[in-house]
Amino acid sequence: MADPEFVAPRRAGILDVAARAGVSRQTVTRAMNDMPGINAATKQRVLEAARELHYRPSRFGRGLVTKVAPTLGLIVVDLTNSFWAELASRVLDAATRRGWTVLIAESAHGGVAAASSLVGQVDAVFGHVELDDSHIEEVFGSMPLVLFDRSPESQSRATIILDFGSAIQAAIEHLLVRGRQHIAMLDWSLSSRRSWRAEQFAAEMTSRGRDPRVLLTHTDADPDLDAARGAAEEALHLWPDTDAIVCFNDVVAIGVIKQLTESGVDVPDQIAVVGMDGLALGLVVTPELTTLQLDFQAVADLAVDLVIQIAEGQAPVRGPEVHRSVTPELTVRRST
Amino acid sequence: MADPEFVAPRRAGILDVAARAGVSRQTVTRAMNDMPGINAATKQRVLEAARELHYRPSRFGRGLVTKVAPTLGLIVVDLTNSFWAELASRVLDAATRRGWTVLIAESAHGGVAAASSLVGQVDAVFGHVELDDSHIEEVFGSMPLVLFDRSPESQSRATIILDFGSAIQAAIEHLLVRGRQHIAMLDWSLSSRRSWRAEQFAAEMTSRGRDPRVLLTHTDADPDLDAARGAAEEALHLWPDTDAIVCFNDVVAIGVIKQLTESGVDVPDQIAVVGMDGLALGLVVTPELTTLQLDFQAVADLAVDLVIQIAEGQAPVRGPEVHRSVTPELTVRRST
DNA sequence: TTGTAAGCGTTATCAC
DNA sequence: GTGATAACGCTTACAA
Repeated sequence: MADPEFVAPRRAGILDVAARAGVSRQTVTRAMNDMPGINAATKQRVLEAARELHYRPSRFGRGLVTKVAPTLGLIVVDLTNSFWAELASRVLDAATRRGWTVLIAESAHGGVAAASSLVGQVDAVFGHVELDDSHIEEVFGSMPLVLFDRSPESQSRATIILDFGSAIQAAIEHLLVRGRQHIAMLDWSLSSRRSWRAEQFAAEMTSRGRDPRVLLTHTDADPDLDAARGAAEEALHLWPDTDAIVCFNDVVAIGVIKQLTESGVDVPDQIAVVGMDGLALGLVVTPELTTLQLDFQAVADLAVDLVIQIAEGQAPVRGPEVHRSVTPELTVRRST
Repeated sequence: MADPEFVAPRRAGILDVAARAGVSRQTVTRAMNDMPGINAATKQRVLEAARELHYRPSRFGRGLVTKVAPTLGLIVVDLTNSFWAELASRVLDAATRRGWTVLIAESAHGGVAAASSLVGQVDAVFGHVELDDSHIEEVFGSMPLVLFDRSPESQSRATIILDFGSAIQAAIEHLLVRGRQHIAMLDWSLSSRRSWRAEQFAAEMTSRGRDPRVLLTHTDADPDLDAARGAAEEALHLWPDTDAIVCFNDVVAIGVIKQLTESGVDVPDQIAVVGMDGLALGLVVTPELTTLQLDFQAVADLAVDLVIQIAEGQAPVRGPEVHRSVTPELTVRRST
């Protein structure tokens, strides 16, 4: 048990290196940081001692005394989903340009634990948080926080709002003008409630005196291709005269196009398909996807600016001043 | 100039809060961290003082005295590219499961600067580094580092090698068996040299006594759909009798399929198409893509395990012991 | 060229 | 319930 080989597994510190090299710790610093004013031979000796001891400077000790880039925590659901990947890419870019670094957590894998592990590692947080307001306060406390795409009801904390309302109106108008008679929406939700997007769709349809057909699929994960194909089948069974389908997002839309095409239904001749989000994915499929294009760059810039302002105390943590709205626009391509 | 309002913009520290609340700094700690043994009224007073001063504990000071999760730096080229997004997702997952957090940098946006900014913020690095060996030493110094997908020549630092050799052989075999006569490869490279993948293709074709047709496109960014379409056109112009195309990766393959389909060439009847990497994207297109499937999960697990071992001094920083090879496998779908 | 001293902001220990 | 003191590991003065 008292094996002399098993001494303190504590990581070597600057003092250990100094002792081993027979110099002061200041000399070690000079050697490690390529600073001037050190004898080449001494430097070599120190570097060797450091290597032998597996010494690496502690980033905390160092961060305490030098100015280092602040860190933004970004919470996405799943990088495998193009939506989150595109958002993350833009946020990374926006943050980097402002001299911030980015720590990413995926809630799909880590869940709430992933989100809370960010706290204490970062200086501010932006992203998608599934918790309700009281839990948010509990987890994030005084952490500067900007929420992404929360329903406009909970407007306490700073939020980036995706306002699809006008784009949805434009899409419906576009479909009706081109003679589509029976428009259905394939909705998706992690809760059992309709999404905000579907609410907007239904409201607009109703206000035009049309039947607001909404098929809600409720799963515990983001929609994938196969699930979307099933939903498409179900919708056509429910409403066989459907000649246009508006989808919760682009991934669903692509699944729908695939299902229809393979069933021998022509898109767009027999059924038009509209997606939402404007992922690059929409250009991959045939026919290319008509979609409600979200400006990811704008979202990222807005969010990063906002969260930095809050972190620097130049903007309040909550209140209407810290709510930003982004408005997607209808982009017409071949699927309608 | 001497505006009295512009006092030290220095962030408030725990001592400032303590002074303002009229308590010791230890009491502030107790209040901030929800620790027991503090009067409820005192706690409120402290919390209020903290809020007024915009006080937030320094993560460095805290990291110095508490055990916090170590951080892995991940360098990807571009999260907008599904390849890197899928890899990042797996690495995030693998690292999180091992109690590490992940800091991501995109070299497409930040360049080398992005990579070097990681140093000093993290405890180890994994990812794609474009630099040559000597520059790597310069930038990363003693940082534990695992490189991703470097050509097997530079085997100094720890590396995850993607060995497409056998899968490429299998793909060629598969195409020939099905009667394809003239197989061409669309290669891609950021340097002016053929990729390692193309080398393998050419070698295998030559060893079978076939003409090794390789069209190299050289750009300064990852291939995108449009560029791939152009390359496809060029290849058919060069070798009109081509009846099978092997692509540098799935993105190129998808661009090729799109180009062929819109030109009225049937895939796979007239021309078969094979991709590499095995992205989820391959299931989106019609026909679904035959590809050389890389196991991203395995790559991530291998890489994270390896880099952690190195960081903990249980594996050497360089040498053949720290080279891991991953072998993709041919997945046949409808495009061949 | 090298060493000494001070301080960065926090939490843990132990006394009150 | 509260406060003093001692670390934590490092860098930046400044002195030798």
